[in-house]
Amino acid sequence: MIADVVFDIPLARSFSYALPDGMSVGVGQRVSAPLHGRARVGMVVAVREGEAVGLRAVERPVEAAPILSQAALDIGRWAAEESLSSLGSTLLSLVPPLPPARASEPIAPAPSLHAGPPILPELWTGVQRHAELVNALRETRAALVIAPDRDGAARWAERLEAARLDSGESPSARRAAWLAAARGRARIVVGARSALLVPLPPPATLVLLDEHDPAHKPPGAPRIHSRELLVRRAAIEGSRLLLLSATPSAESWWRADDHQYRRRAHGTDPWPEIATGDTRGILRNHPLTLPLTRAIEDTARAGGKTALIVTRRAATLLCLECGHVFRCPDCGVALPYSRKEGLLRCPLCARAEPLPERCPGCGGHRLGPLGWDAERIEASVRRRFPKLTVSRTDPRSQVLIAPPGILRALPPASLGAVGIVALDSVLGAADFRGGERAFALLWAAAEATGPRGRVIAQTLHPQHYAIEAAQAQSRPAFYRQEIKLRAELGYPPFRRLCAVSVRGKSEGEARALVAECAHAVEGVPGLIVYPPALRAPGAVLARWQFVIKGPAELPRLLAGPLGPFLERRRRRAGMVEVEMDPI
DNA sequence: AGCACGCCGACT
DNA sequence: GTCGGCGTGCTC
Repeated sequence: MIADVVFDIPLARSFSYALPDGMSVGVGQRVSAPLHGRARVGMVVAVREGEAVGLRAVERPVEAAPILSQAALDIGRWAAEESLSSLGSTLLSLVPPLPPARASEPIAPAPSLHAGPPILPELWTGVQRHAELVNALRETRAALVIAPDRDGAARWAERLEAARLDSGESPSARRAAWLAAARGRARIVVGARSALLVPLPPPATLVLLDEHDPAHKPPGAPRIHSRELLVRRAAIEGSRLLLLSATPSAESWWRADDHQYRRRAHGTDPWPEIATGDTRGILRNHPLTLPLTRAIEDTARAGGKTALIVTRRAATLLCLECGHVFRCPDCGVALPYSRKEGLLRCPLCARAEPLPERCPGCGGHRLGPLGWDAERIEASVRRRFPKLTVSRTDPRSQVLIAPPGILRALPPASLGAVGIVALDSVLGAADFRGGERAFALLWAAAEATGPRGRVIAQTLHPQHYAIEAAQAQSRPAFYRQEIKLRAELGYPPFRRLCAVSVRGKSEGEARALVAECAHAVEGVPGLIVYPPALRAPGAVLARWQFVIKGPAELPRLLAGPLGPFLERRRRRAGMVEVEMDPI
């Protein structure tokens, strides 16, 4: 017998080994086998009859039974193709930690392939969505809940009294939870991305929490959005899939419009007032506008807490007189600017312009970034409110300065006020998701304050459609506008993007290699290949990048031309990285 | 002649 | 990704 094994290496192909007499391994089982003269752990993807002439032998199985089903392997193969990654690196990032050597674990029954009739995924919004989820999971026989991060997994494991599969748990506990789920002994398991393929007895319910969260597609393997993998898994297994989000991604909202998902709104949230604070000419000297200052005072007087939400440093160029944002005329994205480089450079196309002296809108010449980080804000707030307790870490303080994630971690309606210090740093982010992120942040702030609280968004764009839709508590108003813009500019869900970046020891080397990559895809019909641009100028490692826009079958179109560059990264003193559907 | 380094192919 | 072969070129 011959076993075909894939390893965590950037090679598409599998390696064939002889199975010694008496050794029985199955598809979806990890084995140790010699590669390059050394024993390495890989995953069996096929077992077949055949003369094992000239093949080396599998050394040993590293676990007693398969941990992935044939269906899971098929999903892994699909995910690898979708993301232009190797099957081995994809699969081996979607399995539990290795057992300690010579451990004798109870043998889990080999998970089997189950197929039921396909059910439409459900997109759950509304303030009661979490309570409804707890209800729905009471009935279910087997459920997998995927959180965007470890903190979320920890909160939900506690709330659902479920076992954890994510890296916040010890390796042995993760393995135990995996095996228990496979044997139908753990009714509900909670994890992050590494748990996406855990076997479950049918009929299973799959849940994705905070569907819109970019943490569902972090850098690194598996290079696929958790949502896309679960949609695929649910379709193959016939599982019910619940996508939860107060503010879904525009992609998912559009799919619901398109009847690919079923939309369910669980409750209408009682809504707070969402006010704006005009930062024109203010943020240079103070981080807080008058409305936000008043909200802190009033809230403290009433015995409540205020959270000041700090997003990352603003890195786009704004006119401080009229609020004009410098955007690329071709791509529509706000332009990040580097004082050091002295240029406005579009991250998508290569368009670069010198820093303008004046605002083309109002002729004003007070241009600059808005950069208030958490430390500066804390110091400034302490000066302004010496009698209040102010902290970046202690949730009991009267003024809490924290990143947006804090809104999820606090109980709903637990805050008297939420101030978003610089909504423009979200709106003007150098990608096409600025509107979506701003809307999500405003909505999360409104949910965290509850109907009697106040949300103050500091911005130069009080009339932005994301703000007006949040004020009106209208998801349809936001998505109508957002989806229209995506269609006009050719962004997801209407077109797909792929980012190719090359890091090299010198700028010249990286440039030459990135040009080769771009040249390789230029002949493919139906694609827009943007010219390569230098990212992170002046960094130790030069990084050139270009973006490809294309149709739904983009990964299939790119596999041929880009394949050779992916298999031979370190050659030519450059590392080629390909990111499908970058977030 | 002897050795260090880096490029490049190969890995079952 | 990682290893080792082997060519180049430097040093003793």
